[in-house]
Amino acid sequence: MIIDRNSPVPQYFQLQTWLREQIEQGVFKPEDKIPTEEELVQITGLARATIRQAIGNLVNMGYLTRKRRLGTFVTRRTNLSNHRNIIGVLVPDIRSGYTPELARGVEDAAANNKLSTILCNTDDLFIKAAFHTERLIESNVCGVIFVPTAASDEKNLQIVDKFHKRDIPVVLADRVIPDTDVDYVTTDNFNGGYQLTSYLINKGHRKIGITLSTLFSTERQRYEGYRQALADAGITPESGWIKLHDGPFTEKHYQEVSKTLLSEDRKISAIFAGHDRIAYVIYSVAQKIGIKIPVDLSIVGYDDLHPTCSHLISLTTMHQPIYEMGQESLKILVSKINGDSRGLKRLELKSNLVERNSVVRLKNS
Amino acid sequence: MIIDRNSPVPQYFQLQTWLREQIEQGVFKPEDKIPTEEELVQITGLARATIRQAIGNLVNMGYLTRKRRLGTFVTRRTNLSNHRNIIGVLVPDIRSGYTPELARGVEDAAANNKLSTILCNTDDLFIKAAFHTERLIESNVCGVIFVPTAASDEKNLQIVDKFHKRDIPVVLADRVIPDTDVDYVTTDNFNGGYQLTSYLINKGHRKIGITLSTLFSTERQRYEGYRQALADAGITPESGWIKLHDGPFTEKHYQEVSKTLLSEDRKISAIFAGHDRIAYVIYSVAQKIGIKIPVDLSIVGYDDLHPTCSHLISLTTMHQPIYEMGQESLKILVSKINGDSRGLKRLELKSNLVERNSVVRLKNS
DNA sequence: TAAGTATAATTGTACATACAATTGAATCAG
DNA sequence: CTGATTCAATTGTATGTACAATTATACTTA
Repeated sequence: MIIDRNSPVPQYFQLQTWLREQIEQGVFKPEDKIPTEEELVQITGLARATIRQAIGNLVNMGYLTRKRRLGTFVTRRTNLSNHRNIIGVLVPDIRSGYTPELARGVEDAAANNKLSTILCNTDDLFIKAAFHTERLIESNVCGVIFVPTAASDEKNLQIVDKFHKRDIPVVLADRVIPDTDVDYVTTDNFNGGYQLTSYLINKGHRKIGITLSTLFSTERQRYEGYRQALADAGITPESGWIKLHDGPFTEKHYQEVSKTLLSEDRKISAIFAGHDRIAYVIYSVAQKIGIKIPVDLSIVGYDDLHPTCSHLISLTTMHQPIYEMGQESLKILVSKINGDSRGLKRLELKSNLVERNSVVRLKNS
Repeated sequence: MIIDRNSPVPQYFQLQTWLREQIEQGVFKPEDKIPTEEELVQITGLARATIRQAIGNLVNMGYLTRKRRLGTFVTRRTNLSNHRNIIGVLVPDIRSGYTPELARGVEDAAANNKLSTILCNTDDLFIKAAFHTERLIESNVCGVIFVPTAASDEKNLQIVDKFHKRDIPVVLADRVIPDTDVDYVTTDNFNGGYQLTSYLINKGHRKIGITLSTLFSTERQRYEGYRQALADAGITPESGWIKLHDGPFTEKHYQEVSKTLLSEDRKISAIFAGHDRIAYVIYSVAQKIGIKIPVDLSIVGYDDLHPTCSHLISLTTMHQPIYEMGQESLKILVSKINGDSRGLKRLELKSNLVERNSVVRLKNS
């Protein structure tokens, strides 16, 4: 019997489900005529209105087509092009830093899952992220990968909530929003900062400068790692070594910082740059001033941007698995899109130090 | 009276039309509650089943949302995303060369036109381009910006035709497909090659090497410019100076080329690299061998990739307005989407030589 | 043969009725 | 004040009936 009248599931829905299964299993093939409404009344014992309700839904869903006088037929292609297959990717700026690598990781994994990616640049601004958020929702994306902006955690959470209200899952990439239950994929920035600093200490450096932005969870964690490593080595950092700021990355800012760090009677022998692009600026300023790296000054970066780091300036840096980060973010997103909601999905990938030629060993200082 | 019972148009449809008009004219605003089914029975005199049919259709069409016990409400956005507002962007690899800059130019201009961009990486392979083409068509994009692949013109044209068959306009960016009527935005590569070569000649260089790939229209044109400049200066290039190949860019290949060019008893005093990334490879190989740039060897590139060129290795190169190229491509695409088909739309942007510190003046050789 | 016409099958429209399920809000109990 | 319970409004499900509209097919007529 097709219909169970004692079941709590509506009878029209039982019929609808049964019909859909027949179609999907090929019992009713494309172009086939299904039983007439009157016949289905005979078969199921339901009223014709109920039959019509079931069929009407399937017509709306694209499974069936009604033809007056002729009957109801299985639609040729089960073309449900409204089936959502686009995700949004909100990144700071596709031109800079690790973003291209991240975007490519996401895109490759997305293509494997038959998803397309809409790319949006936030320039680390809340307002742009909010703008793109509206557009992505309008475009009916089925999921979002979001690199939080330079705005407050609260603001970034607003963005996430806008998607969540529409039942659009979100995965954060690289940066996280602390003390919330938003899923993310990031790397072990604290360990990375710790390792890089320890590396410099092992090379005999004790006066180690650092400069980065406090706006981003990643850089803050690297800074924490730096402090811990110094503390564990019994070194108390002087305030002059540390140049934090609460703005986004600009070349101009770090040029100023570099001049200060490199001029102040050169108290420091090494600099930990918050990320590679900062290191580049320091590098170029040092070049202009005539400070030679690594002979006169040691420097380490963070990211390992290709090909500049590896081929041109030979920077010792912390390699982040950015491409993998993109891929893993997407995998988690897909599992959420598919309704797998078993607890939080968070991932912290391992970075590894790449030793090149920007750090010199100091003689026992 | 809302319903005309003598009209041949079904009464549920009259009600449906009336409700839709109220919504579209803002009488019922988003989030508003419309009259309950019972109230509509009173208002219209129709049976509740008929009311439900009208409402049910509007729910299916996205205008209304039913909430049990609460009533029926106007959907937040009357947008069913059938209005196509997504374009596709087919680029070689978002990670490399000028691609990020191009993508950003497209994206910014697209956002201004309320369009979203789906990004696809072809890796310069026809097969990947074809794969993404199918997906973009499925995603119902309303236009495409396409950087032709390393495949033959014929193959690239196949890609374009696939879109054109679906009435999806295409604009080529950077590279062109010669002898066809596909619109494009590119730069004056011939002039650029001519200028760069002339620049080297003016600096006293006569034995000028060149290496690039012949797969791409841009690089071929630069090569033509190079030959013309040499010819105009009365210089006949020797075969040993010229290292063309018909494969895509790989570091490995150009490392080999560099070794050859830099070893062969150093016949040449300057190298014209087909683009900046090639210049980087030559740079790094030269560094390893101990050849100093520009003292021992002059080198020019093409693209002016930021920030490496400008800050780190100080490469004299041809600056291409890549960002603008992205923007202009999109503008043309938009005009085509809007049905403006007044003739061909082609644009050749001007490049300009950026003189830095990778070329030395030779004493009268 | 060609054009018009009747027929019957099937979906389309319309109405009246009844009870179920859900849930915001009011009420009550502790 | 908090938590449980009840109430009532509204949509959801289901049935039975009736007639309309459409149209492939067969039949009729000029």
